[in-house]
Amino acid sequence: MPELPEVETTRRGIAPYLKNRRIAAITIRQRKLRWPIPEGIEQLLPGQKCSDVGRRGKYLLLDFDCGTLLIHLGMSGSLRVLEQEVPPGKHDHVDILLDSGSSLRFRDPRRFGAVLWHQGEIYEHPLLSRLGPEPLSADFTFEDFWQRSRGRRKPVKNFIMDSTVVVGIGNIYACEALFLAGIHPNARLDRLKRQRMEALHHYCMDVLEKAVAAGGTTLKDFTSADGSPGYFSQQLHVYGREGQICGQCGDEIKRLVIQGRSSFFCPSCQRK
DNA sequence: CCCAAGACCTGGCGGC
DNA sequence: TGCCGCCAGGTCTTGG
Repeated sequence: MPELPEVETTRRGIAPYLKNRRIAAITIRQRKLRWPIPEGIEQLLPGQKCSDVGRRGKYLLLDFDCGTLLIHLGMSGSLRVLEQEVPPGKHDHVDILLDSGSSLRFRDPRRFGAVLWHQGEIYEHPLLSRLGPEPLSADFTFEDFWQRSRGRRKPVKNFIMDSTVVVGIGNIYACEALFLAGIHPNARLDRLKRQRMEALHHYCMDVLEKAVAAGGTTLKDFTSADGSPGYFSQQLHVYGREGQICGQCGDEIKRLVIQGRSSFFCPSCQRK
């Protein structure tokens, strides 16, 4: 489900309910996620106050004085704030009850997500320490983006989805950024000239900014923390549109599998 | 170092 | 209805 805009939408949705609230209780119904939920957090966390809700790439970071709760939504995860009791469904693996009476519910049918606990400097966590720059920050410079692309032969699409290059871009926004930049997803990285890479760098930021502003993309089941959908799906040019007509040129949108992932593109607007 | 493939899971859909 | 294969928003791990 979630790429950076969906995770950021979730962060903004849950933060007001969590910030400066203490945890009253934690219920864990299924520990087996991408990695097991650490033993003991249901004893450790109650009584602790959440000082902030941050994000690094697609990871949500719930700050406490004694450590950080790190949450990844994987492919199918979501977080909802419940202001009254709602019976848990089959895939509602964790509930975090707050002293306000609201609770935060983690649902994840495919269980590729993660809920982890880290004490100490969170950015030293092995999952975060090697991440590339945040695309919507000044750290995401073209020079760095360009330098890192040199000497690599893989398809350009893999490069922008590589979290050591830039964080937060998944399959949807990779397809969209490439469309906007006029670059074929299978173009070899080392054959792209500087000017075209500049366009790509620009549209990576542009598409994510606009998607965050729209509250993310709802395809099947993504909803914000209050249950409302994201509206960016209305602005998708190619993702999920195989066989439809390109709004820019009238040609037919195609699908191609690159590294096991569906890649949607317009063969006329996007060149190698 | 780079890269491709495999791994982890469940559910929905179309076809027969 | 049932079964089968394919598809899905991620990314770590392994092996060449």
